[in-house]
Amino acid sequence: MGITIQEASRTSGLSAHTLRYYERIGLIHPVDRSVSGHRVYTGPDLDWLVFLTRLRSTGMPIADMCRYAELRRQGPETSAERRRILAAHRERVRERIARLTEDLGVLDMKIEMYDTREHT
Amino acid sequence: MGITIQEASRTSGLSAHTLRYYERIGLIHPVDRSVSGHRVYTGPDLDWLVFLTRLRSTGMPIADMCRYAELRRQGPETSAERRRILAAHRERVRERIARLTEDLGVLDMKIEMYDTREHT
DNA sequence: GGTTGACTTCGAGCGCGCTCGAAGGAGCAT
DNA sequence: ATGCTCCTTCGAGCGCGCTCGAAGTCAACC
Repeated sequence: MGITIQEASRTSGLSAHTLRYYERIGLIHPVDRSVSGHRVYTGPDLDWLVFLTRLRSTGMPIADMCRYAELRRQGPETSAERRRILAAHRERVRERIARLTEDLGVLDMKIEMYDTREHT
Repeated sequence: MGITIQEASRTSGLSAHTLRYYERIGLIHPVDRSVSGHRVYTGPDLDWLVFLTRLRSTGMPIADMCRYAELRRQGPETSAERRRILAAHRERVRERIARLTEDLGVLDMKIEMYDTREHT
């Protein structure tokens, strides 16, 4: 019941070093330990890691993720605040996508110019 | 004919420090100087800066931009290679957008869970 | 002539997010 | 018992992309 840090690393895509780092900075709560002091990751731990990597890959700063993690530990009465954080982040992601899409268009044009030999 | 570094900074959105840094690392060719040794930016310089900021905002590493800049300085015979670089970068931008869009969907779902109080 | 202010070069420093290595402990195989 | 492997903590280091500050030059204005 529960997996080692190496297995958690494989399934989450984060290095063991990074998993310990995340725990150290409070991004994940102190993970259970085996009798020998080794970390034991459970299903909910992995779910949380997956969600964290989503937030990271969408560019949420570690500090914001820590804030969110802390609120989560404080219980259900912080859910409105957590929702607010996610909604604000969602807005930033939307803007990011819009910006990237626009830049992609420019890139397309530039490449087209190379194809028609009109480039500088 | 030509503008100062402060004006170039305003129009490009890059700080004067950053403009000098870009020149230092070869991202922009040595800019013309006035009699007193001050940088004088011209139209083509600004166009190039605008394009560079597009590449940056789409996440191209500085090193790749330097490579592209160097090829550009080498003349028209490098245009095939430059096209290749841009096309490869475009592909990465497309993947980035796809990934962000997917993550956005997950974010939407998560926020919806907060709204229906089914969240954990 | 003196002051102001924008410019110059150069090298050091910073913030972020890891990433790594040293030093040591526990469990298992031979 | 001797390795071997995987884990532990701790603190230092790194790569990227700037960012800043010191010290000096020069032009323009009062």
